[in-house]
Amino acid sequence: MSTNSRFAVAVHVLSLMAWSGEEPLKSEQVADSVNTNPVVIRRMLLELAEAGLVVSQTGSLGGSKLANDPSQTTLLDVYEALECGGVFSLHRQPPSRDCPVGVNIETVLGDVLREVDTAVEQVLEGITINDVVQRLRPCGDASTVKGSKKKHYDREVSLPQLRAGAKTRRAKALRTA
Amino acid sequence: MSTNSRFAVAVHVLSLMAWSGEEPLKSEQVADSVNTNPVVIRRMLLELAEAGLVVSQTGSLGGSKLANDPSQTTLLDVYEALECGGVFSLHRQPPSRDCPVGVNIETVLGDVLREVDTAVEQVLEGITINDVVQRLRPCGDASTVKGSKKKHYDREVSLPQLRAGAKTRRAKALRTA
DNA sequence: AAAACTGTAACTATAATGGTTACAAACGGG
DNA sequence: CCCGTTTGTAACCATTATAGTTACAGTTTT
Repeated sequence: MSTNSRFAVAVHVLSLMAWSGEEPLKSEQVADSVNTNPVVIRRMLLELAEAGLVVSQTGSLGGSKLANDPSQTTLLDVYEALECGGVFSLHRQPPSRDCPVGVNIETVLGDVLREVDTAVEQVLEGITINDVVQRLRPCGDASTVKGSKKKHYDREVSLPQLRAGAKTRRAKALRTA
Repeated sequence: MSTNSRFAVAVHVLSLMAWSGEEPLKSEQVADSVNTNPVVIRRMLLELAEAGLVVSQTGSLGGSKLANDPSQTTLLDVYEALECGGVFSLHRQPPSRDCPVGVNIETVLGDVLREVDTAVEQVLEGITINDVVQRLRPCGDASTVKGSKKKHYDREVSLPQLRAGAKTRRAKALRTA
């Protein structure tokens, strides 16, 4: 089906930011971790910012970080931010109106697709970014990371007025902004 | 995401055959109902035949019909026949091995994606082709169909040795073949 | 002013899907 | 046995989603 890795990348990006805490990450740092191009990351960050999940900052000390507490952001929020529009789609071209099946199949299928989407959303709603990060830890802690050369992810940086995304649909416990 | 209407079309096709009963349908008839090209239908029928859901017949009285009782074929069977390979995908390019998040995110995401897929499959497994056809009926019965001009869908046709698909993964109650 | 970022446009590349034409092979009926 | 019909299948082209790349204007810190 949808060879859709956008969801996976988005969760990766947000998990990375949760890991790094208040430290704003540059698109190039994120791109290095995801193994892609910084512009691809910036495009995705734009979507996540519109949904109110991250805040970004231009300028020489700029970067992006989570807008909310990672324990308050669910994978459903991420899914909705990407506007995937459901697991399956109906016919592109409407079926024949002259066929007893064709004339009603879209209605019936619509019900089925909604059932599927609801099931997916219920699973995603039960998992937070914090959950993902927790499941990450057992394999290597922030303080004992190979290759990270003592980058102080939790270093204090007072980055003035990070701008939150416009929409902020679900105003969930904004702790930072 | 995947603007994937293949699943919708496949369910449409199988519902049409369930509606028509033992009458084999030509790819052109099916294409008319779906509002697409006969070759597109034949390509999909090939996939459905490989999964053992339909049987086809070449030659002048040829066509395709259901291989099994429609009350025994679930939408999960259809989903698997199309080999969609899951709702979401992992990263195309593997993430950085030098990043504490990147090195483990695929494992964690794999678990999440499996949870999602399982939820989808449980919904699909609970719905049969017969259920879809039943939900279709309230809006017009086979005997009172406009434009069908008394086509006897349930007419007796002794079509010799329709060939079933090769794989037939789930050998569910073959009533016809 | 200079350097370092993001935001964003403009291309190109790749892959999945769908539409179309064409034709060989299979099959039933005269 | 030949003829017409239909599937099986290959070979194209079109469209769309995703992704990768380059380039540059705007913003912010030093």
